Amino acid sequence: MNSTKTFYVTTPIYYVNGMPHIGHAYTTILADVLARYHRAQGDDVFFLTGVDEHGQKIQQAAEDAGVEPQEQCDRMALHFKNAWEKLEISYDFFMRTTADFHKKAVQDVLQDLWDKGEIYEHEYGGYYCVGCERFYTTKELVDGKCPQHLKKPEFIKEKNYFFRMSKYQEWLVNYINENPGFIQPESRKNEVLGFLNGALEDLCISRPKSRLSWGIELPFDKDFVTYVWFDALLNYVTGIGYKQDEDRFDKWWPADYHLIGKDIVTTHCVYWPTMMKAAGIPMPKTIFAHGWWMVDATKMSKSLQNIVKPLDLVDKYGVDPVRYYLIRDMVLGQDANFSEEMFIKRYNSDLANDFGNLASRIATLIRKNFGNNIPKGNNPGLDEREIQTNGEKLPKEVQKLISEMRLNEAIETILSYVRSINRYMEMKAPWKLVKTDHEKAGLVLYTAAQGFCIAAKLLEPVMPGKICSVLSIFPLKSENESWGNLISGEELKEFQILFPRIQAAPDKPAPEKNMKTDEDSLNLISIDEFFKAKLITAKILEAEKVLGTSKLLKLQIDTGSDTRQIVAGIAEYYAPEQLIGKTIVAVVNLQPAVIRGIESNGMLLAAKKGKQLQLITTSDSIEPGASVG
RNA sequence: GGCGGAGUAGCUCAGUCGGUUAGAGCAGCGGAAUCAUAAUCCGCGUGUCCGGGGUUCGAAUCCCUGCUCCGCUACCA
Repeated sequence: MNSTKTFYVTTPIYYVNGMPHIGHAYTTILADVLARYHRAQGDDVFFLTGVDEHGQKIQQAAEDAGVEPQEQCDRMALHFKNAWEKLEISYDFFMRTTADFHKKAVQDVLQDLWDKGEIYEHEYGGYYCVGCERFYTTKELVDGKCPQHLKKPEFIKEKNYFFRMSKYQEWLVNYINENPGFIQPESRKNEVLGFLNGALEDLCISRPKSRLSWGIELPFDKDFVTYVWFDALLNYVTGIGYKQDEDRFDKWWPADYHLIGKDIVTTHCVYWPTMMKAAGIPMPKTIFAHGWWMVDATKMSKSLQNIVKPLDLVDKYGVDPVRYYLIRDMVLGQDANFSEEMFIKRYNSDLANDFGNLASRIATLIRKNFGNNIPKGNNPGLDEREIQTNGEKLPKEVQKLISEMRLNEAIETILSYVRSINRYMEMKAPWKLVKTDHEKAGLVLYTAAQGFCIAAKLLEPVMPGKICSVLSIFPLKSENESWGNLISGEELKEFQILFPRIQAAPDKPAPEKNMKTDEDSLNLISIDEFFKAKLITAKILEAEKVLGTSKLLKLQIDTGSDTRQIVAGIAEYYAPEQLIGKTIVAVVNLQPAVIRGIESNGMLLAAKKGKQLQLITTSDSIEPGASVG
């Protein structure tokens, strides 16, 4: 309420030569979570994201699609906007580098730099590969040929414009050293300093139109367009009014966070700061590079498209749990592993069991015993006070962790409070207490409900949709997370299960684990039941070991009607090469399973006793796809 | 090759300006309870803190060295 702070956060603007993927989504969700936290704290927030639309690849993509570049960009921009809508991204402005105001502002900056002598013209000769559409240094050439196309590049002379980046090298090194928080995490800072150990060269910031026309024209030479990075980086300032509305710009700048992926550290930590320095723009507070989501460490063969795509989980399980998982399971700065299995574990234990179920039990108890009216919270005892005190401390703790970019720990802290409420419930057992001391039971439920609301409120930036809907059933005085804002005597609206447990775990390998359970029970089955399993002969086409496992082989089998992949735990008994060509018996209508990140669509049959295992094969040759039974 | 980061319980990670029996969550095992989404709660960890040296009264934490993984960078002149 008092002095409103401003908070300006950016994502990179994404290059529109491809569809939105997990990398784009993650950075954007991260920015969104930060933006929402700061809004909830009462800060004045500006959240900028968008797309980068100029350059060679865009022009090429448009040509391939047979449309004008602008149309190609319009289409792609829409894909990104739609994706962000689906992911509940609350950006304040969606930047497009083809917007007139941006082009004009970029030209203004270029003109200034030109006038100040920060940009100069230079003609040089170089080896240019038409296939790659780029110059190579002599060192890069292999036998005088382009390493990509193995063709001899042409030596051409070309004029271009260069930004005097090199003259800021020393300044930049000092700046980075004097401002330890400027580049985070520290490992990236060191990386940049390492890069700056070598001589920094001037940056070519133009492209002749004869080669590339899709870009922002240089104001001082209409035969050239601006190099796409130079154009793109400036979005961080043009998007908030630079060279258009200085008041607006001054309000937001310098940015609190430029969030980036670790792949674009150099552009953001070298090009961009020197550009700003030359243009007289103050430095942003922090450039933060996060790691990557590794999807299935064991890379699958490209022919198969059965990889679980992270964004597919949104369709399957909803946005909020996916946002929760992404924020909870990545330690910022490090890489993280993505798998549906880990997602489901996280979802079930945190969201369904701890958080959702707590709401459910509170709601049911209030409904059954208090006619759906929030009971009174009078005369709190020691235990109640403890829940209250911890609940009152929680927002500060969370805020601190977030300011340190330890979002995973912030979430864990909130969840640990939720667990403490579950413990409190267990200790007080209001379902029993209600029979002997109705008022005390009411106090317990009030305390639990109020604590729950505080925790929920703090999770809202991560799961805006779900939290909004669960909080809306509680009668609350205010939007903040203060103790006592839950109103006694008012109605608790109808509760609906928030996060239904996900039952089917994607990977249920455990083929041998069942051995100790009652396998010898004499259950007889009907012949119909037997034929539920569709058994056929199949031919093994390919076999390879699953890396990092001792027992697993990945097989491609011909079932007569299709070629499919199965994972079999037989590596200790068969080498991959001795399997190829064998005709085996397989169950082909099993539910698919993901085992060690690899999808398995079926199961082969083998006989096993003790340490022996033999595949079930056919004695004579028979076509793949023959029925077995 | 150089620089940097990482290597802690089955899994994901805390902890490290040296100091009590090294922690959390998840998974697993045993039990209690039954308001709740077969959810919850309680109890259970003989971990070579990557290996080897060293400094120290004392090291996961500092130094040296080796190994593995990752990143950046440079490349067999």
